[in-house]
Amino acid sequence: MSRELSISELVEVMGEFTRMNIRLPAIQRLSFTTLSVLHTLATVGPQRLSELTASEQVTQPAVTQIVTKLEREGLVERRPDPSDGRAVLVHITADGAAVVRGRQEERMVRLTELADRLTPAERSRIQAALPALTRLVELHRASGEE
Amino acid sequence: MSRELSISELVEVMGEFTRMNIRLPAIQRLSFTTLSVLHTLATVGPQRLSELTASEQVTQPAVTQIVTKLEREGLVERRPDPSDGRAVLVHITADGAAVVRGRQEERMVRLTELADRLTPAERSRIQAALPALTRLVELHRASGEE
DNA sequence: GCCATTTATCTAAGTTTCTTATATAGTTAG
DNA sequence: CTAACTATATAAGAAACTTAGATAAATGGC
Repeated sequence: MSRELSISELVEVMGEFTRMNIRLPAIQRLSFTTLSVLHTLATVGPQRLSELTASEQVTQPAVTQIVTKLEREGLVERRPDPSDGRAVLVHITADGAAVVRGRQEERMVRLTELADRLTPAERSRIQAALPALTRLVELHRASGEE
Repeated sequence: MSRELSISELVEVMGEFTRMNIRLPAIQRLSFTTLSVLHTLATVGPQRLSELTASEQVTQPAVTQIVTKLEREGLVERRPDPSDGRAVLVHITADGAAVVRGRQEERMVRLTELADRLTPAERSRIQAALPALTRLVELHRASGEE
């Protein structure tokens, strides 16, 4: 029943974090979805277009366009899938990985400034909750796959 | 120095939450920004277009278009600002508020399912971190205002 | 009190980022 | 080996932005 946890408060905070995060990509000249594709490739490795279509929840032609754009900018590469002649494996390049790292660092700088203004007790409580929050995200991903 | 808190882990989790949240608005026929405007009006009350422009971080003409669209659908109303003849105050309607509530509830249902699969200890730790996370969001908003 | 400047919003036109519909080519099953 | 399916691409149009510029109300010297 989730009695120990106020879901409405969690939804509220998650929503605010989303709104806080969503406007940062504008700094780079890449859209949210484009950056999300890049992030996926950086963290889970080379993917087919069809896999990206599923995980990013946009249409397949949209992914084709995003990958084409990223390829023009040298951030990803299309390589044939040796196991399937129809398929394409999208690989992130060194430049692409650098973009992802750069964004992650921007956010860390920003969040560090903010976290420094919390009390030590507040920081500890967030730290203590991180494994559980990570599990929550994993449960979400797992349930979205099948 | 935020020594008690791993910022990189927090950035990671926040990013995943963002990706998890961002694809839900697709259910409704309203874009992320449009829903964000509606959410702002629901939580902070009537706002000028210029105030919305600042908080949503899109250009002013974009806000004009969003408000026009929301007005056509009966989710907000434009009213003159009694204190300034140039300005417009955007008010959310009952229908608009219902859309915001509906989305909030969708997310609660979804998150409740996921949270039920955590252990009681995990739920407690998230609960214990909520005030600190809320403070973090408030610090962010405060620093973005001046 | 009047004019120049600033502020709040709107309009127009173009760009980016998606969508739906359809084509093409490789794979698989009977 | 062909019919059905799957993976990606292409084309055309819709949606959600952008920049540039117009309009109208407010403000601040003078």
